[in-house]
Amino acid sequence: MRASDRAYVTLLDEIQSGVLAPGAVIGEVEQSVRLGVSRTPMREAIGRLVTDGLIRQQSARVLVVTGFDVDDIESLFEARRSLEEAAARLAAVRGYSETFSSLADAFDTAHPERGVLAADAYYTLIERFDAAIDAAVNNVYLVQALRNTRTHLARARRLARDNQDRLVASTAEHALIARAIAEGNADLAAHATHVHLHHALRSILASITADTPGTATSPTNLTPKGQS
Amino acid sequence: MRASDRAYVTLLDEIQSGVLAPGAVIGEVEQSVRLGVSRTPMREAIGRLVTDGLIRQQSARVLVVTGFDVDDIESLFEARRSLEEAAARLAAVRGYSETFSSLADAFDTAHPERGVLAADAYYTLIERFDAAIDAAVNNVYLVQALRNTRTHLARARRLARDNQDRLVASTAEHALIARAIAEGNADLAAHATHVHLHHALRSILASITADTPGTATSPTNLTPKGQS
DNA sequence: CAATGCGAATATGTATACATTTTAAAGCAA
DNA sequence: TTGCTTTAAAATGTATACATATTCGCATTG
Repeated sequence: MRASDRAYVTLLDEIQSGVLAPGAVIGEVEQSVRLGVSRTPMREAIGRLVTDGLIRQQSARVLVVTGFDVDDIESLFEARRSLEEAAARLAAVRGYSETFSSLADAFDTAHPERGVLAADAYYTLIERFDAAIDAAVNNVYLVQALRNTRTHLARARRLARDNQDRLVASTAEHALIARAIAEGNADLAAHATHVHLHHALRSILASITADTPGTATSPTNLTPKGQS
Repeated sequence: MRASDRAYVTLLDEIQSGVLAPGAVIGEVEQSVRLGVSRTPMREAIGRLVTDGLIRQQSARVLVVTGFDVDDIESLFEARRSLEEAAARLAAVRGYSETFSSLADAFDTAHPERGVLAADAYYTLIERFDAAIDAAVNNVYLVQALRNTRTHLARARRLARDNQDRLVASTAEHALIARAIAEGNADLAAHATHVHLHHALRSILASITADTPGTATSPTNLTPKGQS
């Protein structure tokens, strides 16, 4: 693995997980020393993160981790709505019935209510689902945009703790979407996606607004509105 | 202007304009010597173009200009459909009536039928329109994706020569979209955008298929289907 | 004659030295 | 005391030397 890739993956994970909080200053030398690579691959890694929108230039000489507030989450879901509805529609008409039928079965028989371990299984399934969508959509431009949203979605997920009830409901929603795609029902696939995103957003926002006033729980790294 | 920016802009323009044809091998040293910059900024420029999807890694050590064929154009318009319809909808509900009302007037009074000079004016108007959409949508994720599609759209436009009739029709279509947004009519804005993209795609494909068999006209740099 | 392996050449990946620009601090003047 | 100018330090931008990996060609062997 190249040094620039290691640096990128490490920083990406640290930003997504909140180890590097919004507003944290990213200095080339500081980070390259810390991660044990030279400035050249570090610059490449930082450049990629800037393109991703996870780091932004605050002034001519200072890079900071991008803020991520409630408004950003709402923007993100606006974008997801557009992209994932289109993706679901396209997947439904591309004829990958077997793949999505099998995925629907997997979602049907998943039991995320059975504790923490099952939550990992849930996210593994989601990954499989996303990969299947990407393959079925077969459109580099759309898939590129979808992947970008997932990069930011990881930050939103971290702010909202996994909720057992929500995981169960989301599993059922995905089963419906997968089934609709398998059956070639583009309208249902798109509308079920819309409904799913509605619930997912509501759940995330509820989780955050329940936390933020308290401050007593674990640190959220949620950027105050309007400074992202 | 930084050397890496100069290199990026130059290569971007050369790829979009077809000077660097699909399949052309991009060597770091070769390009850095040609453009008079060192390898470091050249690597940065190439990295950005890879992210853009205009250059891709063909093997471990050779980068080539990405192909761009009829399938890619259709994929691109699928993505645009999704993104621009969503953008039009959002712009319509954000309340920038004055801006889009003024744009609608500008489209109404534009006269692209008055020769080549007016074609430049047409594209200037389109740029103003795109900028207004970006500002109104006010969603970094969506706008980022939109900008990406425009990067590739430039290649499609080049393959299809400007058609006087099409420019006139497109102007009218944009006037309708802008008016719909100004009036807050999200449905009409979205559907008019859909119709516009349908006509635009048809025009581009017609222009290409009319050219390709002939080969007698100017070189199109159109990648044969399936090798992009 | 073909295939495989070894070696040399070349291109990319990384580190670092050097250049340039920006920012901040200090000193001087109003 | 405040503001402006100058200067110095530190960070980014660029060039280049060095390390590593890949590819192509040639030779040897089956």
